[in-house]
Amino acid sequence: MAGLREKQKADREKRILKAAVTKFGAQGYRSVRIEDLAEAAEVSVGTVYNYYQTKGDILIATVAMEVEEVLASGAEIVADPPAGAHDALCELIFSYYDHSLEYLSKEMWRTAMALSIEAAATPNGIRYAELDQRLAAQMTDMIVALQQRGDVRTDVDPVSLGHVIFNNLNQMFIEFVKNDAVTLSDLRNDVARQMQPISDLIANRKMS
Amino acid sequence: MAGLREKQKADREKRILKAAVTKFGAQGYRSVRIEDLAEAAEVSVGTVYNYYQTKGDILIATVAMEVEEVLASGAEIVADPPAGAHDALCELIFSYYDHSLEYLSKEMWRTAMALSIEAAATPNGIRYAELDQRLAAQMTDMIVALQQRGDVRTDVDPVSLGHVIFNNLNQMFIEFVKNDAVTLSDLRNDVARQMQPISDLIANRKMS
DNA sequence: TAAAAAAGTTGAACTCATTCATTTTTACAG
DNA sequence: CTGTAAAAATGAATGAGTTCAACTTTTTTA
Repeated sequence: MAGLREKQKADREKRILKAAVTKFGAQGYRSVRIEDLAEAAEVSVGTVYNYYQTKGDILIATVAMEVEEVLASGAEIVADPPAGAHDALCELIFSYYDHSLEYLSKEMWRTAMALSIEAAATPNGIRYAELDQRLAAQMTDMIVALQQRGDVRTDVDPVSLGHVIFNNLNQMFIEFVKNDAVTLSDLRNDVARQMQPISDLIANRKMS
Repeated sequence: MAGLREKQKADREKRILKAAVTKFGAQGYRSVRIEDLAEAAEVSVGTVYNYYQTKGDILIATVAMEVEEVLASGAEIVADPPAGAHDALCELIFSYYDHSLEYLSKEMWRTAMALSIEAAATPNGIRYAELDQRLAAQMTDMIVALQQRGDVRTDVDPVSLGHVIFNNLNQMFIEFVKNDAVTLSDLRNDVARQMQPISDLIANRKMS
């Protein structure tokens, strides 16, 4: 199984990805040249392209790691959400937002999102889309959980609503990364305000 | 006012834009080189850059023309919407979608959207964002119109709701252009289904 | 263990978007 | 009409991502 060749391959790929995380974080995505990554990873330019199809590919790989973490932390919130539809939904949304800048700068997010649209049919574009699907599914899970607990009316379709809410939070996140002046706090406030009417509409009335 | 120089400038810009619409539509955005546009417009490469800052700039200019048309046709629908919240909202959304591929291919939309995220701070990124803002405002206008007519409950904030609905239709449009296999008809069906819970929640109850 | 095959690495060459010093064209003053 | 300043056009040069034919290393075969 693990012959010398396999070991070297795994090692080289790891070195390239590590170099990418380090250099992208330090200098920004655009100003890092493939040659720089190759040098830091002690391989040639051609070898970088042997492991990743494009420069964007390398970025998507780092984004995917981040989103996996976000999904894991979101699952914990779905398992035991705060009381009330609005607070529960916002808690989940905010957990996404708060994690978002841990490893990735806004510039990196912008590039990754642009790639996910422009190169949607490539392996990495597909990978990115799958991550989005899983985030939307997690929002649906949250709504189902709230319905079961009696916080949300049972006559709304959780799948449609989950997608609508995810699409909204995603679009709001795009606006956030598009503008360097907007803070995480601004984003939280905007989304909380925007979610209010939805929350009110889907909340179970306390009493007649 | 209209000296020779002004006339020539306007003429050259028009020629470049016309070459872009033609060539981008025929060959796709990526495979058209600036040199091709320059040749078709009978100017030099440097002159193209004298009129547009980047290749993406040229694309955004064509997108802006399209969106202006979409806004105009949307305004007619807001002025006299079909009966019922769901039908009225869907009619407006569908008018956007139906116009979308008139001048622009999916590939061109993908590139334009990617640019609007990646180069959000550039003049064209800002221009694109403004167009989005106007579309969202039009959705808010529609909700206000429906409230005034009694089709929609008056206790929901039309601005927040308008943005949520716009964000959703925009994200659904992104998914549409990302995948060449999805048809306009698929998109309409998906969005109609997705809007149903929202429509139900905001509709004025006919009677107690 | 030695030769042949397979897999992987390499970096110079290629393509394009973009820039900028030079040249050309237009406007305007005398 | 002529000279000069301003504006614009030009296209060769630059730089970065990407490709690919030749070269090495590893594995397999006998």
